[in-house]
Amino acid sequence: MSSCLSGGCRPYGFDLEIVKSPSSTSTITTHSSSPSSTTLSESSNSPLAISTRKPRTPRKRPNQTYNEAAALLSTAYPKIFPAKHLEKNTKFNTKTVLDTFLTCTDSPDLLLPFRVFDNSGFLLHQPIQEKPGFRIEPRVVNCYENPCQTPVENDFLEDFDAESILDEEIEEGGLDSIMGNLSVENDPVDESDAGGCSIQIGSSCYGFPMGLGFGGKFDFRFGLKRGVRALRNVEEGREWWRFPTVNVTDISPKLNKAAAAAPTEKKKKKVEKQIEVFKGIESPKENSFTKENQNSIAKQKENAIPKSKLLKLNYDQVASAWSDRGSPFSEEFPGHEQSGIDLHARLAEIDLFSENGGVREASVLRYKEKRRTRLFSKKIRYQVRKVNADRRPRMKGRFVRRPNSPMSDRS
DNA sequence: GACCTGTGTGTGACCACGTGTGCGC
DNA sequence: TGCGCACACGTGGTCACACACAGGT
Repeated sequence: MSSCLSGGCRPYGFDLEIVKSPSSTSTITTHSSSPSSTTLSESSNSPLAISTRKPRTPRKRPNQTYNEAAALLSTAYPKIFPAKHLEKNTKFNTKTVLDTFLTCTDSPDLLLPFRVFDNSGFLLHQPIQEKPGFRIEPRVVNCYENPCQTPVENDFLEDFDAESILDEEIEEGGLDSIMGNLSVENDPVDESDAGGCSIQIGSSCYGFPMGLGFGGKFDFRFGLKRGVRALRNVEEGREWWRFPTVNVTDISPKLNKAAAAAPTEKKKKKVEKQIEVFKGIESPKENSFTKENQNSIAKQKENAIPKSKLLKLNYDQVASAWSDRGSPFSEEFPGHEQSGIDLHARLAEIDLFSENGGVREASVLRYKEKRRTRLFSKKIRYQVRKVNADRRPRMKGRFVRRPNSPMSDRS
């Protein structure tokens, strides 16, 4: 008998299962690594059953992948990822990795070949080091904290989807097309002050604290280029990274306070519940951001969230500052009261060549529409295979041979 | 605070077989 | 260009396991 029994001569090994007696639950198998108990239940009633089933490969545990990666990293970069962490913490520890990364200031091994600015060291010596437990979490109050963010940008940040962006880039021919016309001239920031981690879109910016955790000495901009396609227009003779940036410390909320206010793990859930309450108050349907609404919302927020738990904000002041910009939480744009306006109709209304960023608005609309309609369900590449799989007989969720299959005669 | 126990959640593995793909002739 | 061959891939439902979390002691 050949070991090549079925399935295109796959390297099957013998898996002898000798069942002593039908009543006995003990099973002698040549593959002790198989933790599955289903082989026992699927065994025939014969006292001596020979299974040609391939032994189960050791299952990867949820953290096993991370552990393997960590082991690989410790091998490749022992200076950066010392093996002691692997020995002590078999479980993947984000904090440990982050700490290790943050404390490795003298290891340029992993730094990207981006331009290094002299004053970009602040990325490393920011309060993060004082508070290693700093966690990157979705921020609810970005709009209020960072006045340079438009509502759309905050929305964009809130659900950053790299895949969609890449799709957009493919479709539109450039990453900048997502956010419209990105003019360099409108934002004359001194390049020497470009302190690194900042993402700038249009006339505003992203204070992206995420970049703060990556060792600091590289310019972290996601390849975005203002007004010019990133990495594509090198032939223009312009150095693509030479676009003005804003020091992240100027545009980010005070990380000291944020880090100090960061909840402990045990209190995380409580804070998340409070955030839910916060979101519930800020319903997306509040398009008319009138002064009355602002005041009531501010009062509700004060009542809903203990002041000691979250950042203290002067909601009245912030709301009044936003009074002429429409609702920062609205999916719609000011002037559109209806929520179900057809995208194309709205796009048609936009003057693409207006000086107020018509292209940008259209791009944002396209992006939001795409984000709204994107599918998180499983993507079927081959429909015919799905049909076949649906037709295929199963036993406890596993495919089994068809009764009339030629292979079934051998067993 | 540490420990234990029960419950809920997320995810990899498993199976057969038709289809896709690459290669040689 | 067409054909045949061998192999890899993808498909869905279920199970088993690790882990997170809550509650009690």
